[in-house]
Amino acid sequence: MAQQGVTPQSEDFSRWYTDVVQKADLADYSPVRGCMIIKPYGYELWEAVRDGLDWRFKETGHKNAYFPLFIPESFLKKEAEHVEGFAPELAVVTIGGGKELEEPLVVRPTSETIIGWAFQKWIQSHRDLPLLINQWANVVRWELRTRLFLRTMEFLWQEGHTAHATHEDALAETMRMLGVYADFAINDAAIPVIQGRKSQQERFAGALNSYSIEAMMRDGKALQAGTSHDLGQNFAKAFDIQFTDESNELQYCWTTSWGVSTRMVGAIVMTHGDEMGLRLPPKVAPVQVVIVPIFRKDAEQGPVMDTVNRIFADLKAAGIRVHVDNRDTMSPGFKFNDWEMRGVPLRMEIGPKDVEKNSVALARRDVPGKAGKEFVSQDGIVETVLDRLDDIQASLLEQATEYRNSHLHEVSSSYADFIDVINGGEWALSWFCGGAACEAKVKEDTAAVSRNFPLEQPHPGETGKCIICGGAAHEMAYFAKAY
RNA sequence: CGGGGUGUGGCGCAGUUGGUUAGCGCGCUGCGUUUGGGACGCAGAGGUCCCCGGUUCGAGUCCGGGCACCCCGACCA
Repeated sequence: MAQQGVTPQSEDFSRWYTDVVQKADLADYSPVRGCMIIKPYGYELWEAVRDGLDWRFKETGHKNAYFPLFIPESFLKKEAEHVEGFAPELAVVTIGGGKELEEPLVVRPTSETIIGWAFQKWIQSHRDLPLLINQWANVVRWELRTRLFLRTMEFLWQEGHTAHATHEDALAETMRMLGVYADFAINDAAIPVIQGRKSQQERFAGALNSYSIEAMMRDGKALQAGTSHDLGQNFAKAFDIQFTDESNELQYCWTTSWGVSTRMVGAIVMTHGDEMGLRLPPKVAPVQVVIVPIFRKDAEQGPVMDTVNRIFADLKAAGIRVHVDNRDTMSPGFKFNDWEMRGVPLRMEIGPKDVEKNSVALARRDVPGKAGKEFVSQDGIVETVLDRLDDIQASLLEQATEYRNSHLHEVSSSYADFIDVINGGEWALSWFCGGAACEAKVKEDTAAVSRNFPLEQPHPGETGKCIICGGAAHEMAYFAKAY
């Protein structure tokens, strides 16, 4: 369905986001409050995320499996912190088949517990380890305040769950998967994420430590785009996941879990989008090239469409996701705007002049207006297109990196300066003791929290004074307002 | 869950001190002309005015009560 433009990003970022998501046909509201309908174009984008992650999981030795949507309520209660963390947002089924259930069933908010139960059955010896499982699933968390893709009551994600013989192995896995997420985010989604460890306050309920990749949106806010948890032996003990080691001694496993959700789609939208709408990195774009045929009268239609069809076939054969916009009720100008709003990286215009001159017009989405438009030969068009797509992919990452770098500041001068940076809508990188009281104070003063202690510390080996309490700090952390 | 706002064709809105056939723009359908940056003409279709109750000769409009959604704050991938 044709739509007019979106609210300019500069005018109202929230509305821009809502507009883009709906007008670019990514998603729609549902009759159930807080849930969403993912439309085909949005789902294709999610599929690109899914596929990009899935092969990486398999490459690192993981297998997919599927566990039940319903979890016995008692399972959730086995790990103390875990219950406490999730209790407020659980959906619970108490009636089935018209009868009250003996034990209520929780609709999974995450699957550590039921997978823990299964692992306990599957693991006996150190020879069964490591056990590397992933599942693609939907989960439900009863959220009060929702936003399409960023926070909905039901969302799609993948959750990896692994069990290891030693803490060293489990931690290595935790970090390996964080790296996989960063690799996907940077190289496929063109989002320059920061890998780091969450503070104790911000970690997953039931984890020893949580790690995240943090991304900066175009409004300066932070978005956690993926998390990886070192669960220690907490769930192993709660679910009795034990194995016999080489010396025939019974030991508890060390487990991990890690997840990326449809929130990644929101991250892509808010990292690259501009005034006119979406801008999609070629590697995840459902449509990489859109061809808009242009012809004036019937006599021109034949030759133009011959060229269009030939080039379409060539591009498609080369594995490029290409679409021909042959809607005959819309003018070319309308189509240009329409596809720009939808974020298609490269537009190809083919008209009578191009047929005559053996050329096509190429317009790249990452460079607005005429500056991004060029006329190229039809000879070697596949190579030209592949080259431009690579270039756009790199350019979007570069633009996002530049934006992010220019909106984060290392602050070690004073707490007042630190507050100024955060209230100015930017990120502060400061020495932080990690204390709960300090974290609470920042939240109180700015509504921001720590995002993570980056793995790559700016001053490795050095120590400093916590920007909040002045106490000893051996790491710096990012602070920002977040989604 | 607190504060503010909005409910009128698919979408965005107008609708006066209550007054009879509820309008406008976009979109949609048909035909024709158009087509290199958001085309145009003609002819059409499409409405329980969020719901329930009340006041009145008469309610989209006034009153009471619900419900839904949106925005801003406390909790979260």
